[in-house]
Amino acid sequence: MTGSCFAERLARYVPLTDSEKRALERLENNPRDLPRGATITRENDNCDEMYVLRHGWAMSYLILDDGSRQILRLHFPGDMFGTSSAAFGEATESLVTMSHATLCPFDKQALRVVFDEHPRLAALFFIIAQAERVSLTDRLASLGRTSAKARVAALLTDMLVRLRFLNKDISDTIPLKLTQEEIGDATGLTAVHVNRMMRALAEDGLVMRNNGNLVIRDEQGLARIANYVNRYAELDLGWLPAPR
Amino acid sequence: MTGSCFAERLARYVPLTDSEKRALERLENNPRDLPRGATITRENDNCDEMYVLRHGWAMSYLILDDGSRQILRLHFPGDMFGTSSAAFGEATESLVTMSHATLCPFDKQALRVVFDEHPRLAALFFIIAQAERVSLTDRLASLGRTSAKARVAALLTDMLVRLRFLNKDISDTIPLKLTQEEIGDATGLTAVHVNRMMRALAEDGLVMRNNGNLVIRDEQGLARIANYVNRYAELDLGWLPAPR
DNA sequence: CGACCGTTTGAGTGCGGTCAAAAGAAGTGG
DNA sequence: CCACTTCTTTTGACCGCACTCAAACGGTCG
Repeated sequence: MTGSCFAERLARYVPLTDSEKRALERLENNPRDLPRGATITRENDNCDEMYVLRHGWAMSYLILDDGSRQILRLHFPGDMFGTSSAAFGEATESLVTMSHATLCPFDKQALRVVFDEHPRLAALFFIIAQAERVSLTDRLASLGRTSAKARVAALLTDMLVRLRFLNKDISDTIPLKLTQEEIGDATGLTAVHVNRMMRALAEDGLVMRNNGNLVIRDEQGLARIANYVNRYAELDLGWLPAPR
Repeated sequence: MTGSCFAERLARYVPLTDSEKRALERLENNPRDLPRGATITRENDNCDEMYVLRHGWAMSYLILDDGSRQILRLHFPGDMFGTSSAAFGEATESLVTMSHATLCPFDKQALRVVFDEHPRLAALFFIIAQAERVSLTDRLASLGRTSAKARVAALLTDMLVRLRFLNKDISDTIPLKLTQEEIGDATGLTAVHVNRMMRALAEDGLVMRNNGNLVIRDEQGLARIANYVNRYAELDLGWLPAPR
């Protein structure tokens, strides 16, 4: 037990040294409990913090001038988020919990220590940033070039793949904590149309609803119509610096 | 003269030490000249390289199963691109030149040296990655939640802002090296509809075509209808480690 | 029990796509 | 330099996917 959710995540890629573990634990020595729907940061607020999510779900989003919302990413346990604070003094996105959640804020000074003293962790942070960038480019293609049905399918597939990565016990059933309105805001659709697409996916035998849970009945099929590429499979860590 | 296009870019944020300059120059000691339209990398090809663009324009894109294309980002001189190689062994996107171009490939081993010996540069790389991530989230909101006209306006505004950042002489006129088909592939529209939107923007007095160049006649107005947020203005570098 | 929120369904509309054709621009080779 | 091909832009007519508006239904919480 490392006591650090984030260290556990990273340890799945490379065995960490004690010194590295201690450095990561320092990012999580200030956990905070929040109820569902709590605002963590609002866009444009001054913000020097980033977060590691220990329990629960969160999401980041943008509100446009006309009041519409674009959900940027869902955050699950072990995720580091709010990382744009590393580059900007003001939050570039709003962060909110989607369930009761425990999160660990840490400030940029803590990040400085990691970069200064732990080059291998720094490289891992960079790798994670690149993986998230790729995830965003995949979603860009999804919104820009695929149908409503495909976009919903892509969101659901991505949730399944990511949640299963965190919990190997998950096979085909995931909690669907999102309202259809939120699915719409993530996929660039209206809630009404999301409802129709969910029904269509169910009629195609791809998914099934089961009191609050979503059952993916045909993962291959869902991934296929979603144009989904599973990139979580493996990262290339061959170039990492020696640990300290 | 540092001899490194990328070092010049970074030096605009922080004065670099000689040692840092030398490390960056090593990333560019293998320049390659390519004609317009040359493929640099194809999606799914094995790839251990990243690139610094010294002259010319390039772009990255994805091709979907149905053959449609999503352009992910335009790359201008001084940009580092193809960075997803840092995380993956296979290219996650295709890269192609949009003009005669000089680019400098470097491999992951070179990146390892930077992370190992130059924590401040590593932190800068991380900051740049975050800034690009934010740029992608802005585009996600653009594709997901704004009209065709707004998307085209956002692309044009972003090009103006980025090109002016590279060349202070640019005020309102930029070369438009993109075909309308390419603008469509970047914004998730068809070439035909891009044509209509360009005409609409011209009729609104926002832009003007001038033998291959685009004149932005009302930058404020264009940015407003685009829902454009200029985030290039300033990065927060307060937390950077000490240089080496 | 009512108030509220989310889901579901229907009817009608419109934005952006599709198809088609012509005109213009830019290479390419003789 | 011209003839030819190919690419790009432009315009028109029509279509359909996803949006809008509206109403009913169901679950949940005070």
